Amino acid sequence: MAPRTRNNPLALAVLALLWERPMHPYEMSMTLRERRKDESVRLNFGSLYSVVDSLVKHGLIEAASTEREGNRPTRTVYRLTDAGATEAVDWLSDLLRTPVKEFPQFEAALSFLPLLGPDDVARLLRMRIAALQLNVTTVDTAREQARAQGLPSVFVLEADYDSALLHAELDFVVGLEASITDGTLEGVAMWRELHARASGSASGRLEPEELAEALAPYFTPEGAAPPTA
Amino acid sequence: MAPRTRNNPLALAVLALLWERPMHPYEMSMTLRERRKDESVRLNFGSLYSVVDSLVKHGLIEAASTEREGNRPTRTVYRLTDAGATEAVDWLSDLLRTPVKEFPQFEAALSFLPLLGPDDVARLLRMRIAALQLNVTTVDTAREQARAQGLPSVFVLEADYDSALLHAELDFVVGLEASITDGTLEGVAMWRELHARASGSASGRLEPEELAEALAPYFTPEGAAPPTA
DNA sequence: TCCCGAATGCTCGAACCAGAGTATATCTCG
DNA sequence: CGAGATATACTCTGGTTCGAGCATTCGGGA
Repeated sequence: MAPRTRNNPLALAVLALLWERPMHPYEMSMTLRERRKDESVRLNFGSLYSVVDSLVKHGLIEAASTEREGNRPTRTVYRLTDAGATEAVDWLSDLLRTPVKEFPQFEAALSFLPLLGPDDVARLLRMRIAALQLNVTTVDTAREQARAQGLPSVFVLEADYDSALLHAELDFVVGLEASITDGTLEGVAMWRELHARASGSASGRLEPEELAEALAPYFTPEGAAPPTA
Repeated sequence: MAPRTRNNPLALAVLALLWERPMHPYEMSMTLRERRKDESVRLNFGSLYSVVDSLVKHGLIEAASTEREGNRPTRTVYRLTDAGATEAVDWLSDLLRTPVKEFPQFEAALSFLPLLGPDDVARLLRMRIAALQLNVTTVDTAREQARAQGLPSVFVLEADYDSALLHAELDFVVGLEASITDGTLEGVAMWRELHARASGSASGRLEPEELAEALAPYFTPEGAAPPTA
C-alpha cells in the first residue's frame, strides 16, 4: 500500500470528527461548518469524498453502516479505527511540533513587486489595508460572539491565531505603504526612476531591458557578486 | 478556451522572469533559486513544466526557439507575449489589492487541539518555539546578508514579510504555551480534567464520549445554543 | 394543488501537482 | 585517468483537488 502522504488537513478534520462519533460525509461537512472549522481547514465537497475514500483505503476509518432515510441517496456512515486514532494523534503532534513552510500568495506578489510602479503599488496597498481592516473587525466580532456564547477559549484558539497573523500583516502593509509613499524605503528612488522612463515609452509599461539592467548588478550570471562601489 | 484559473503563483513567477528576457524552463528554475524566490513561490520541476505548457496553451507565453548544446536534451526557450505581460500586471495587482484566505496547517492543528492533553500540547509547543526561533535567526541573517551585498530593500520585501509573520507566530505560540502551563487559558481546567480521566482508562486516550459530551453544550444539534447558567 | 427554491447527499471529469525517474555531460579528486 | 559526484534538462505517472452537475426531498406560498 502507498505509504499515505499527509497533505490535506481535511483528512485530519475527518479523523477528529469521527473521534467523537460515527458520521457520514455530508454530516461531517455540516458539522465543520457549524463549528466554523471551515475557516481553518479548506473544505469542499469533492475533496471530502476523496479524502474519505483514501482514509478507508489506508485502514484509518471504516464503513460502519449504510442507511437511507426515505428515498434519499444512501449514506455511508464511517467510524474511526484504532490505526486512525493513532494517526490523528501522531499527525496532530507533528503539526504542533514542527513548523511547515507555507507560501502565502501575498509573499509571492511581494517578490515581483518591481514590475509595477511605486505609485500603483502604493494605491493597491491602500486598498489592501482597507480590506484587511474589515477582516480584522470580522474576526474579532466573531471571537466576541463565541465568548458571549460561553465557548471557552480553548475551543477557538484558531481564531486567535488568525487574528494575530492578520494584525501582523496589517502592520506590515501599513508600514510598507508609508515607506513607499514618503520615499524612505531603500531603493524606491531607483524604482521610481525606472518606471518614470517606462511610462514615457510606447507601451507605458516597464521595458524588459530596463528591469534586466536594474537587476544585473545584483544577480550576475556568475552568481550575486556585489556591485563594486 | 478554458478561462485560465489563477491558482499556481509559479505561473506568475514564470511571467515575471520572462519579462526580463526569454528563458528555457530549467534556466527559470535556476534563476528563481539564485534569487531565493523559491522561498516565496513553491517551486518543483514537475509543476514548472506543466505550468509552462498551460501558459503556452493560453497564449501568455510562446516558444521563441529550440536549441541544443552539445548532446544535451533540446531546450525550448520561451518568451512573453503581450497578453502575458497584461496578465502578469493584472494578476500581480489583484494579489496586492485583495487578501486571499490562506489555510496554514498550524491553524488546522489548533482547531483540533483538545484531542491531545494540555501537558502534551505544552511540550510540543515548546519544541515549536525552539524551531521558530531558529527560523527567525535564519531569515534575519539571510536578510542581513542581502543587505551586505548592497541589494536594496525593494528587492527583498518578501523576506521582511516572512520575518514579520514569523515573529507574530512566535509571540502567539509563546503566549499560548505560557497560558496553558500556568493555567490562565480559559477552559484549561476542564480540558485537563477530561484528559486526566482518559489517562486512567484502558486506551490511555481520550474516550470518544468524553469529548462529545464536553462539546455538546456548545454545539447542540439545533445549532449552538448557549449553555444556560 | 402545484411549483419554486432550498436543503440533502453524492458523482464525475478535468485539471493540477508532486516527486521520483531518466539520461547525458562535466567536474573533481585521489 | 577513471569513478563517483554534481549539473543539466526534462518526462512520466499516479495521486489529489476542484467545482460543477445531478438527483431527490421537503417546506411554504400563490
